Amino acid sequence: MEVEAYLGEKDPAAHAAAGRTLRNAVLFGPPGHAYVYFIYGNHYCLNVSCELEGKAGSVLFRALEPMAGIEQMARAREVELHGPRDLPKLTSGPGRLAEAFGITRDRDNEGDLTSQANGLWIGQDGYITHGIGVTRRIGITQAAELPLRYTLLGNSFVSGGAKYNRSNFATS
DNA sequence: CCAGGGATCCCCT
DNA sequence: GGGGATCCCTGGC
Repeated sequence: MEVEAYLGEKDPAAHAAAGRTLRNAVLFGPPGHAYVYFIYGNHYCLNVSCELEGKAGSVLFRALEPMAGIEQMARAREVELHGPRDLPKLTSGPGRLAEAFGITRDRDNEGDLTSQANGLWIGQDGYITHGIGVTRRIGITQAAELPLRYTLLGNSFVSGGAKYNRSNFATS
């Protein structure tokens, strides 16, 4: 499991950095809603808005561990599973996990992730963490050095490769 | 194992 | 008109 925080209008790496636009309007709305954007002509990425109405902080889902629906995810990703070693190909990376879940902007942007009535939602599964690692953010050029990328220690479902995960960790 | 480049398109300037 | 919160494949060591 891996997420990154984006801090809103004062964060030069955030989509909200230039203020409210048509694309990023969800970020400025109430918390708990899906902000889905399309990137590099190929991929969708999922955020959840985190601040009260008017503030644009959010969290980007960068990786997670598939616990159910693995066959459906493999089909959506067009990945052949030959063993547990292949599971990270399903959901390790923001574009990958969005594809595995069938997340698109048309379907999921603005959706209320706090409601099970929504097709996509976030819930508690009782997982007990063994600590949280913190590193710089990945894949951006502005303010990448900020310690805003969080991973579950001991969980191999992360993106970024060894160089982002072997050092620079703090625990909490 | 790592670095580099191409694909591909929406949104904002 | 250009850049981008990515992925995948190739080639070199």
